[in-house]
Amino acid sequence: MRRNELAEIQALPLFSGLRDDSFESLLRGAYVQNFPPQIELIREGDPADFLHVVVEGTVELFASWNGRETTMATVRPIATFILAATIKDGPYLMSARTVEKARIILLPSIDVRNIFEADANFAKAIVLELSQCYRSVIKASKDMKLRNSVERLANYLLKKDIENGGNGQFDLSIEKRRLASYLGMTAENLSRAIKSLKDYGVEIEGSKVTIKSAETLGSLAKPTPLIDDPAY
Amino acid sequence: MRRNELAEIQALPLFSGLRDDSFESLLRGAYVQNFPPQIELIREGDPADFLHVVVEGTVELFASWNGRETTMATVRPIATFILAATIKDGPYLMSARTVEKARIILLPSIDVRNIFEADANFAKAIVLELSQCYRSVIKASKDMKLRNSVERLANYLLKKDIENGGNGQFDLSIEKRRLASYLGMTAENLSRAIKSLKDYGVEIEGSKVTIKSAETLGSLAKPTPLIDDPAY
DNA sequence: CTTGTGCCTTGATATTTATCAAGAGGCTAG
DNA sequence: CTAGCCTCTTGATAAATATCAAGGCACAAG
Repeated sequence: MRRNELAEIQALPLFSGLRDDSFESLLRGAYVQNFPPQIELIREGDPADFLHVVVEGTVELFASWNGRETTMATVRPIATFILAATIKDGPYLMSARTVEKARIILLPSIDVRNIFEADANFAKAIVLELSQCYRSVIKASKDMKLRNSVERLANYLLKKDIENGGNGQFDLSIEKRRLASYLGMTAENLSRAIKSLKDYGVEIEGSKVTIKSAETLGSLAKPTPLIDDPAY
Repeated sequence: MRRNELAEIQALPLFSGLRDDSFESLLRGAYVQNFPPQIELIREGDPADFLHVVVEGTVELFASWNGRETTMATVRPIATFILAATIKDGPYLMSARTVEKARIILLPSIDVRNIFEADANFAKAIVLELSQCYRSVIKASKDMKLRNSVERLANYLLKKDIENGGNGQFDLSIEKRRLASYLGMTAENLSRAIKSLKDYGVEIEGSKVTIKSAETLGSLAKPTPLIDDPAY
């Protein structure tokens, strides 16, 4: 593991409160791996042997049923997945694959659980992390049940715009078919949804997004922190 | 608070590991309230002042946006809601109302957070509870994104059948319009979905459900523990 | 008993979303 | 440079789902 990676991991809220000896013993069993694109890292249903930390590249979490597949989330550095399965010692509920080549740190689940038992600080940090994760999924669920596909896209774009400085210009940084799946629609439907947002001042050329007026788009999107603010 | 209620609460996995002094100080600020049906208990966006414990009756969690509303969950005794907001000291992401008259214990969030800080056992129990909640919502999200409305209904019925002993006979125990909302469809659509399940041996008269052959229904529903097993 | 009231169902129709098929454009290996 | 591959788009059509309107049924209040 590289030194700066070590520092970055330790800086994560999840790990920053750990006792020194806890962090050390967590790292003792850890190892780093580099993966090419399109590699399946974990498969839903498998036992959660490792807590994964993405330190470079992009990982997609997805789920399958009856021949269908849907993107659940995209994980970018520095972030972990999937904590809940590790803690519960349960099977993964989602599969994961690399999108771009990725560098990932693997922390044996058994170590994570042991330190969770032994270090109250870690337990507290996990509580906060899980609360955050839980609330994110609730928000995603509300998004899916309360909005149609154009509204979901509109709110997605507004959120990404804010993430990128809010100047109305940013890069999509995700393939459209993956975005479509994430937003719960087909690629064809996303194409048409994008076209229909032209009336609201949205221009998407390739991966370059331009929002002429966040206010105009907002009149359609009607964003609310109770669905769209990741920090809420 | 009644004595048997006290015992039931203490028996919850969330509270059973607490130190005696922690449990005592948690109860010190607690109070019980009885609510008539159709009372709004909490409103999404409000600060999470209390952790709620349902000891009697039924509570519906729901969310609203832009004049639309959707049922997120139904809470029955003995169970808590909403833990994550309490811990994070964040706003509620869902509203709650009584369906039948309900008896609810209110634990001030500040006390919950204080004890969470002071009692490592409580922190651990919260981690397990939140993991469970998180995974439940992930499963609900997969259900919603991967299945159409008839498939969701079919799997819902199979799950409820198992909950009720798996003999193919049980009571719906939820109004159909509420069930429709929970399953992410309109009441009209649910009516038609029920009719279409007749071909698979499902009879619903009023609230009485009969599944002639779980296997036949399963051939449509294709249940998987990775979506449909609450314990997974 | 009867008269609401609320829930559920049904039919007709509209809207949303998916599917299928084809073609445009860009990227890359050879 | 070019062939092949992949993604994205577009059009046509089908399927799924929602909306609107009306009526039936059960239950509760008077």
